[in-house]
Amino acid sequence: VEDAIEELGYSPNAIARSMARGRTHTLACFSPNLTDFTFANIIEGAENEARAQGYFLLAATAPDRFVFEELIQRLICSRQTEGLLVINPYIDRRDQCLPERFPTVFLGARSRWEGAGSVYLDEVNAGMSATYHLIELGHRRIVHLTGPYCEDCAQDRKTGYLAALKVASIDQDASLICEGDWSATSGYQIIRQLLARGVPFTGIFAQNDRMAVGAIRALREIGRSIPEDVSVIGFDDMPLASYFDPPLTTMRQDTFASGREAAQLLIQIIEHPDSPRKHVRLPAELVVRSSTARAAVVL
Amino acid sequence: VEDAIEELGYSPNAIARSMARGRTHTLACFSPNLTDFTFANIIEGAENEARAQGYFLLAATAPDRFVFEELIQRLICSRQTEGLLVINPYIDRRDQCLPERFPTVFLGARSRWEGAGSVYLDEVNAGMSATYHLIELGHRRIVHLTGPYCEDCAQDRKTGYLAALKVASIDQDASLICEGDWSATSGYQIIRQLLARGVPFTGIFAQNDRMAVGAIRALREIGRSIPEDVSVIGFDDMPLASYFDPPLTTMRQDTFASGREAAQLLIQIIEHPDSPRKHVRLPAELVVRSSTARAAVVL
DNA sequence: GTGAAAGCGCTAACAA
DNA sequence: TTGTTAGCGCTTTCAC
Repeated sequence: VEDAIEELGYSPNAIARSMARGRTHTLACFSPNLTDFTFANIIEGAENEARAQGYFLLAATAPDRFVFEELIQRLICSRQTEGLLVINPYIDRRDQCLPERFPTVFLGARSRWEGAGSVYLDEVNAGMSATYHLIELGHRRIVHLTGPYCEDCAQDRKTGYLAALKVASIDQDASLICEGDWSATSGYQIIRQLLARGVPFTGIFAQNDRMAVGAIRALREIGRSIPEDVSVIGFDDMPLASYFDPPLTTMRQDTFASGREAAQLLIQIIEHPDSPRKHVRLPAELVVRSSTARAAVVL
Repeated sequence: VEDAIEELGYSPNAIARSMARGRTHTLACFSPNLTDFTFANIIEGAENEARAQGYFLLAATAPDRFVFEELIQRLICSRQTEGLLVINPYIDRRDQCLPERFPTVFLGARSRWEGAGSVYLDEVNAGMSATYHLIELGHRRIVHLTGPYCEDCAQDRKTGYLAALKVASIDQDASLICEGDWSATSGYQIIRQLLARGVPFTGIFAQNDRMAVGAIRALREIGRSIPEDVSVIGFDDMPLASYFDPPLTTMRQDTFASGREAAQLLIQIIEHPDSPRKHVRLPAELVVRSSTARAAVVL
């Protein structure tokens, strides 16, 4: 018999097996896109963990709620997939399309719903650490470049920023807090406007590295030196963050690890549906490079 | 009846349907990793096209041939998947693990096998264009930083580099051709060594942007200016290439489009098994920014 | 046209 | 232990 298997190159049909057992061993991950390093790294981490445990990962881009809903319909309701990983579940209120009682884990935001587990960064503390780093260097007028307010992490990092100011008894100034869209261009344009309006500042805390890089360009264009005139701290520690000029000080987050963690949690929920939905909070780490330095003047 | 469907929230079971019809409408994509922008963008393009045509895309990382083979076994031989996209099929001879007569499309290299279609960049011409750009600016001693020789594109770009030199009647110098591993670090170290050994050159053509960025760092460290002392051209036009200092001159490739194209081809093969295996060659485009300039001296 | 039945390739529960 | 069979939820064919 064994011989015949070899001879004929027989391999069991996975679909028939899935049908008979009612298990597909397939996970899905819905992400706003697959190219942002943060997302790609989460997905890679999740895929590695999934495969190590005998599952496959189906990655799909859900740029908006409409696509998200269609994906749910085609993948989840048709029972093609046993569990779902959702990156950034609260943008465009896509979480409301989720079916009840389906194994789900959120990434990038703490789940507000008891049915889903979640893996997320300790955003508030990260925001505080970044801001505090600047404060300790003597900066008091610190621009805060945020992501879109519809994203939880943007709100939370801002909360951390405000908390750090408060601890240091620095009055917050609404004109220093600006909403970007994560792109380098948005960082560039916002800082250009601030400069044009003559708003004084010596530090910038950008909620991601791309906006930080854009900010640096705007500063350079009018002859400001980094970090001599203005200190800039980013967020993520994206690849090549250390190869920009100057090398970027930033808050590092281990997105690969969060992907693994999330997949592990999801599989746990699938295999033991009654197990509690865990909420894993991961720390960010300050990486000091050369884009931040002691303030030359105190504004 | 329709009402009942609504009432009970019925949705047909995709697995049972797959079983009955013998079609899973699922494609797989095996990539060395999911985080390199080039790969991620291909996958995103493929996923978009696939979904537009009613298929799903299962992305998996195959860092080595062993994992690749396991993936084939679990995904292809078990008929869970109807078609396969392979990024960089010729590294570690993984192409030899491929089953015969299974719908397959290669990405990143022209297929040498009649059974598979392929979508690839016109590497030789791209290599020529990059080199020629430097030659036109008056450079004659041009360092060539290649990717690992086991990858087709590294070989082909080098062929283009040599061809351009030949056209310009510049003797090739083996000491100027160095094999890197795509990382910024490798670019940095190679240029550092060249500089330490006193090898003269005024131009660098790096086969990707990351190595170009590493090279620039090494040059800067010993006080060389870019592009005044040395011109550097990269490859890929990765995100933020224009935000490095100086903004990178590079060869742009549209990897998203190649992903779409490949998925389209693959679906064509699945739905019409007798259709010819096409081989689509895409052009690269020179993007001139500020890391290249006219040579000050001719060596 | 509409409705019943066979079968997709396995697994699991049963009987021998 | 080993061999047989019912059944997973659809699609398709065939008879009505």
